[in-house]
Amino acid sequence: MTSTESLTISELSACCTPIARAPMDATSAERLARSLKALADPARLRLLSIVASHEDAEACVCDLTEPLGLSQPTVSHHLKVLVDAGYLNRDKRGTWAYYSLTPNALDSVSGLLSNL
Amino acid sequence: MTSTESLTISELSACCTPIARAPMDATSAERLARSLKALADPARLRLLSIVASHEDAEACVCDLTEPLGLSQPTVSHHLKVLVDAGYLNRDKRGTWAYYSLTPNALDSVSGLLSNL
DNA sequence: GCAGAATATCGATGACTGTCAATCCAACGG
DNA sequence: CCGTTGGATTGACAGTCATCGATATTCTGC
Repeated sequence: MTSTESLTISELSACCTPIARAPMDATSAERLARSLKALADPARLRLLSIVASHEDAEACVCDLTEPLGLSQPTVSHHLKVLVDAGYLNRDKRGTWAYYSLTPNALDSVSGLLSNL
Repeated sequence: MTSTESLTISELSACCTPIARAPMDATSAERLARSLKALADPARLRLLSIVASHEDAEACVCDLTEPLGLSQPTVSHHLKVLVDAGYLNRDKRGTWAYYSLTPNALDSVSGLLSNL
């Protein structure tokens, strides 16, 4: 029956406690890790915070470059990462690009963390 | 009074919306980013999940190496990162090392995310 | 159309990170 | 004591990332 390794498991519980519920599978872990990696940078956290602290949760790049003390290409790069990860929306109106928070994006990832 | 740049701010609101509340400062962003970086890895997320899914939220290394498909030194490295970040506690009893979840550690970081 | 301004993209570079093989350090059993 | 076993540490290597200067793109006002 090609069962070459069926019975060796019963003796492995020497040092370990039993499992209560199923742990996270590999692909879910990969997805969540990608979402978290997009957040795990001080510049990007401050970008999100600055956008969130605007009255209508919207801000343009010119408003974001100076308070971070980073160059404009770097800020643009971080904004792209946040948009690709689904945390920000980009809306180009005329010459300026306005970034706004995606509703519930942060809440959903923090919810995933709470019940790991 | 060395105020060489005091009044040029009033004309900057050409493209930008006003600020409602103060954004996150640089040091808080740095701290939160470090906490998130410790989580932003699929192997580490699965480690936390496996520990959490044990009945008493405790597991030893021998129980963690195999389901991840990673070498023992790599698992040990990830566990150290999680301990240093405050998510896990290490308790060496005899030959084995038992890892347990730090209470409220995940909840506190997810709370910080929710009200950015 | 053209000059200028606001952003995005590209290329390069230095720093950091995940992984493993090899080794080391305890603790236990005989 | 000594071999064995669980686990941590070290060193090396490949891949990723944050950052910037330079350049490209796109829109506006004239």
